[in-house]
Amino acid sequence: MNLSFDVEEFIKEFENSCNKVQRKTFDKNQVITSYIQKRNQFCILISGNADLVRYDLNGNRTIIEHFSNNDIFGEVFYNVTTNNELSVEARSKCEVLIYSYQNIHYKCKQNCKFHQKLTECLPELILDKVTSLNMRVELLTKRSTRDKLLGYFNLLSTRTLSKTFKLPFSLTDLADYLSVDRSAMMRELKLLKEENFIKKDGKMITLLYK
Amino acid sequence: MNLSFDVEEFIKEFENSCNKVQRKTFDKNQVITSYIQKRNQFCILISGNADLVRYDLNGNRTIIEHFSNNDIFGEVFYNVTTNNELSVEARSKCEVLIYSYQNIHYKCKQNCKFHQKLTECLPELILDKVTSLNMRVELLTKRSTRDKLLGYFNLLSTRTLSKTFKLPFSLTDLADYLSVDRSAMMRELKLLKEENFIKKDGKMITLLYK
DNA sequence: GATTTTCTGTTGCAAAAACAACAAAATTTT
DNA sequence: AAAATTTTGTTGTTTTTGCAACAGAAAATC
Repeated sequence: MNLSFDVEEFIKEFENSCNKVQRKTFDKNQVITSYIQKRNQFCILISGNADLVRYDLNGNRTIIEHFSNNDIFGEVFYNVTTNNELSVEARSKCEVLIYSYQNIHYKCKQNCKFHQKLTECLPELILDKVTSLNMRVELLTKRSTRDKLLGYFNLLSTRTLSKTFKLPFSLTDLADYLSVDRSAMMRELKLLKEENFIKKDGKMITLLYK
Repeated sequence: MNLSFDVEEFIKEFENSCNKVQRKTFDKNQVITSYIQKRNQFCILISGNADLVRYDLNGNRTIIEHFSNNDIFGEVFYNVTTNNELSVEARSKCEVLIYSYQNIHYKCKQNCKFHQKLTECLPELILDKVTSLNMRVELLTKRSTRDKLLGYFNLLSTRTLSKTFKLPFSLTDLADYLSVDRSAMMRELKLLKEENFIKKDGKMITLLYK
């Protein structure tokens, strides 16, 4: 995502002057935050990869969203009504900025540039999130596992401007992301290979159609 | 959705002074807009009901989103990459405000209150959209038709603060919204009734558990 | 660099969902 | 108020997906 601000510059700025923001580091597999809809937490992922996951009563894990550089997340985007716990888990070492959403609108004591800039960029950041969620809905509403796979591959192909691209997930995680059973997905992948829709070498996928 | 502005007041205002906004009325079943990612259209539904729908190559119709009063929509929220056409169809008579997203940020000649207020409310409006999209993803990632139905019923129950509520859809549309086959959904509804999870009378549903 | 853990690939079988088709009910149009 | 259209409810059959289980490959940990 091409943000119109330089996060590094921000960090230098706020560490000296801003009292409204926390900067935290998380190790791989640590839980960054759980959504409990009390704190109105709003976060920006500065580096690393993380997933918003849900475990349901049947033991299914679902990757609701996948976050990378400059993605935003937090319970402020959720009306938590479900019984299932939602939590954001670090997939690699992560650096995260954590705010309270309310505080974003109030200037901090020092009226730091960090806050000014953030207020300015916020609509754009949130708009990006809407776009990416719409894409997610588009994908999840596909009726078959095959259509979900091809839809996702198309997305990656469009993003990378190439017929060949690398999956940002393990296949296990991909199944949890597309919300399908892993073995069924593997079967479908095999068929897609056999029918010459795709070529697959590890996590490298090549689209062979159109 | 509880907006912090009064749309009626706005309309009076802008009709006299604002040259950046179009106000249009649509009859039932008319196409309000199609997403073609050229015009950066941004719309607010003032009255009526409308759906964002997709028709895929297999003839399946999917209701991607359902809009009612004060909901926002438009191609600006989409990176249209799919082959499938997306269009917003009026379910009843609709009044719609149509902008170009860029124009929202520039003050119009008269610097009308309308634009001022909109700029002010925009982050809140978009945030609402994120929340509702997250709910949608939550629903669509449920693995079974039963869980989707119960998840959706829970949502409506929470919204109306009541165990009894009216479906805002026909059952045909509900199936398209949950992205499942209608007859399979009907079968599941029947089972839910037989197993005393719900009571159903036309579009009125009552939850019998918890 | 050996060991443990996770991931990939596969399969038979069970369960769920989709497809297809139709009649009855309800709604809309004329 | 009659006719046409859409929606609801139902069911048999086919297809797809999920479940369970396991072996080999790869990756992570010690």
